[in-house]
Amino acid sequence: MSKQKILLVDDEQDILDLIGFNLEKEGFDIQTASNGKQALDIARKFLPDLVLLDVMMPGMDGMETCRELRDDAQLKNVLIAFLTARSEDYSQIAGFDAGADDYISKPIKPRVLVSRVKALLRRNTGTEVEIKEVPLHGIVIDKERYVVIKDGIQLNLPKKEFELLALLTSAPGRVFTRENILASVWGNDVIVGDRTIDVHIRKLREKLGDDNFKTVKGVGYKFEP
Amino acid sequence: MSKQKILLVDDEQDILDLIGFNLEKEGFDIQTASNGKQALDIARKFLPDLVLLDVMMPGMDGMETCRELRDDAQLKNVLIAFLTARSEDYSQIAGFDAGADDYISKPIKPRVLVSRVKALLRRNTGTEVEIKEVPLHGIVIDKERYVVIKDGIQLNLPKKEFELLALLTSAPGRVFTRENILASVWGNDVIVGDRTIDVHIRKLREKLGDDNFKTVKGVGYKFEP
DNA sequence: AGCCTTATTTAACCTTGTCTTAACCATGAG
DNA sequence: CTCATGGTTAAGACAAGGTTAAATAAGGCT
Repeated sequence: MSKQKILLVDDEQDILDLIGFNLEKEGFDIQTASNGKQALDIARKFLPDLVLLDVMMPGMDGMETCRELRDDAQLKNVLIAFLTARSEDYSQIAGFDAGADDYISKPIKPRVLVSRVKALLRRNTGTEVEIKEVPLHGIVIDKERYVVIKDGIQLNLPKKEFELLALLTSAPGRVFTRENILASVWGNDVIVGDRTIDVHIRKLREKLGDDNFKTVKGVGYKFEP
Repeated sequence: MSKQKILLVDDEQDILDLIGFNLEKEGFDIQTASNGKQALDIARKFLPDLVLLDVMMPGMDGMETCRELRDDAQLKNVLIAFLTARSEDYSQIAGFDAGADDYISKPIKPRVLVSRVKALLRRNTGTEVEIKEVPLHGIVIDKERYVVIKDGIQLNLPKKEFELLALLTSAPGRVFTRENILASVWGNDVIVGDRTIDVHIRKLREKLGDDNFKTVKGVGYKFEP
């Protein structure tokens, strides 16, 4: 992975230097801006992974800047963390929904900041691990959320259907025997009737398209786009 | 806050006993594992705040275990400290970045260990998001004040409700199993009846809006704006 | 201690969606 | 044609949660 990019926005040069120095030392790619306007300009070119944004700034303040960032299609999903002075009363922030991902309070302790930043970035890149996309088929299986997305539409499948689907798609094209399926979805010591699997397959066909599930007579089923 | 959870991993029972005893005395919630495999299993349920990991173990060694822990979405941000024999040559560890947060060398002196552990956890919880805004939802969770702000209105939730909420919102969208929830909010060795979690969920729904808490039958619950 | 309040858990019962079954139909290989 | 293998459907059983209210625990206060 190339270096992760962080945009630092604060009106005080000292803070920019301090934080910038510490984050650069940790191997991040840093750009700085000293006001909201400039931040937007730079962000649009730099496309940072994370924006650290001072709440209190002359001119366009942090919250306004945040809102504008969120309005930019390219920057919609950027991580944003606010820097807040502890003394600031946060009732205004509380009522305000700008979609910040974290708050870090001043005075800033470099070590703390660095670990918060790392945690944020780690959390973000890590999410994708559990999401499984079936090649070429607009079907996304997200085990973490227990949700299936087909052509952009979110489906909530019941547990058995979800697990059956997850199994079949885990190796598209490969045939799973009834035995395989029972052992894996139902568990080895559960006894169910002959037609149970068929019925579940039917539900999946109904919800995700007939053609994706092929029967191999006498053997089992496979998922095949 | 409920007791902080530490998972202790070492193949020598003596060490587990010694360290376990000392940390328990200090009020931590301890679980132990004697190999890497077992450590992963327990960690996934227990969701510890800190893992103390022996580097040298038969089978899966500490570094491998660490890497696997970091690969688990739920455990990405767990603190990990290695226990190393002084005599062990560090070069392999040094060159290897498995994302450990600290190294503690054997022979272990209980007093030293305890203070290192406390320092680590302090850094992290001090570090931990004190104010957390749930993206797009006007819900602010302030762990420091133990207060939740919804649409600018301050709510005082009782402890269990607060912690349950904090857990669910810590990863919006993610499904937490009942097991996860029990381990994390109640602690691993507390036994409560089947309906306890439901009742707490109900309270949260009552106070924060039905729609934010989704049930995934047979699996668990998730917070989803 | 005794009394009050608030949290938390339990228990009993209700509701709902999920899962399984059973009976019957369709198809294709031999 | 006939048997074997699946497909289809709807009904009912069942499991998982939801909902209450009441029991118990945990504190605060006098």
